[in-house]
Amino acid sequence: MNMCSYICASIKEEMSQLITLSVPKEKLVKAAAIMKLVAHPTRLAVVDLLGRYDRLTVNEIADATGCEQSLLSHHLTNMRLSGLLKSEREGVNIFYSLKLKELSKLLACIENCECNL
Amino acid sequence: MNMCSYICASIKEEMSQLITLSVPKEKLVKAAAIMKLVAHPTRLAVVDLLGRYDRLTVNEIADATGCEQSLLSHHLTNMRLSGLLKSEREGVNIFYSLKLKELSKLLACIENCECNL
DNA sequence: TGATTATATGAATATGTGTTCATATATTTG
DNA sequence: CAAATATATGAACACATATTCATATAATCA
Repeated sequence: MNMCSYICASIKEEMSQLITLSVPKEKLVKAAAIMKLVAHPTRLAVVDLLGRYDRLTVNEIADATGCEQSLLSHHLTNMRLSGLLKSEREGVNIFYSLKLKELSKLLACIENCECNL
Repeated sequence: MNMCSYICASIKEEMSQLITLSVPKEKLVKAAAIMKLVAHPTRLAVVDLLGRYDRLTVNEIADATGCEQSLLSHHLTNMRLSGLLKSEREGVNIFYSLKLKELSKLLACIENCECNL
């Protein structure tokens, strides 16, 4: 390695150091995980509904989304276990609601972005 | 089915008709597809970088993200083929950039939501 | 032209996800 | 208590996705 290539490498290294993420990696991991959870038509629908109706029973969500009960239940269970939703029993019904209210903002945002696709 | 159950069913039906999606289903499908594409730490990083640096070579992105070249190339190719990115060769380098500028807004939005997690 | 650098591609594999189906549980009501 | 309703659960399967590795291509330069 001669002097020139040494200097060039050095410059290159400095240059590339300028290009950095604006967000720590762990945050990207977290964000990606949340997006992944929501990145499904039925689950987006759930977020949409619960963002507007505060709380709904499984049946109501099933009706509104047209999703079969068992499948919907799986979706809801996943979303609950990963902290997106919470549920409370009331008699024979179980009401679901958003644990992270911000999620509906996310939907609105995507809505927005998506217009310009 | 007696009169009462008929009336009840009817009321129930009317009630449940009030609960509807605010967005047509196809739109949810589209939105979910976009989110799915971005819902990965490396790909979020790519969106972040290209939102701020306008255009970058594969190597620059690889350095900044710490992602191995072949794997990154796969990610970039996917994102390009699905319309999120575009690429242009310039000599030995290939520059990638956001085709959907709105994507970086999406990232900001998630950032926001994510704070309150 | 041959070496080097930047990038892409394809096969193989591991792992994850969505869906279905059958069945279980909990609550209410007659 | 038996029946009906609302919801959950678990196994099985199909399918998609992420990753790795080896190799290909394309451009540049000596």
